[in-house]
Amino acid sequence: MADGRVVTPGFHARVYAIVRLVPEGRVVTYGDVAAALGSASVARHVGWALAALDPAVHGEVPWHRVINASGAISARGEVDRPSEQQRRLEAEGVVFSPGGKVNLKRFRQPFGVEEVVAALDALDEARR
DNA sequence: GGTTTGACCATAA
DNA sequence: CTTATGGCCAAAC
Repeated sequence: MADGRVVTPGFHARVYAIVRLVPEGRVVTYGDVAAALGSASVARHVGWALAALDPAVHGEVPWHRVINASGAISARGEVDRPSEQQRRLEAEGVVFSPGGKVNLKRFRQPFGVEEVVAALDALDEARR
C-alpha cells in the first residue's frame, strides 16, 4: 500500500542501499560502490546519486563515508560540504592525513557480496 | 527523445 | 607531481 515511500529510480535507490551498509568509522570509494552495483564504471553516477540525495526523502544516508579513490573528499565546488564531511568522519574516528586525505588502506571497508545482494534484494522487495 | 552534464576512475604523457 | 583523454551510463533539460 502507499507507505509514503517515493518511487525512487533504480540506480539512486541502489546507491543509497549500498552506502547504508558502510559501518561507522569506515569509508568507501565511489568505485567501490560502483563495483558493488556490478559495474566499476558507474562511479560517476554514485557521486551524482549522492548529490541528488535528499534526507527528507531517502532518509539518513551516511554519504559522508563515501570519498574518492585518492582518499580525498570531493565536492561540487561547494565549501561547506567537504568541510562538514571531514568533521563527521573525524568524529567517527577516521583519521585524515596532513594533506586532508584518508588512509584508505586502513579505513576502507570492502563490501561483502552477500551483504550487497541482501540489501539489493530487500530494496527490490520494498519497491514491489 | 536527443543533448548536456556529472560529489569519478584508470591510463598515458 | 600535474594535465589530458577516454569511458561508462542514468537523470535533468
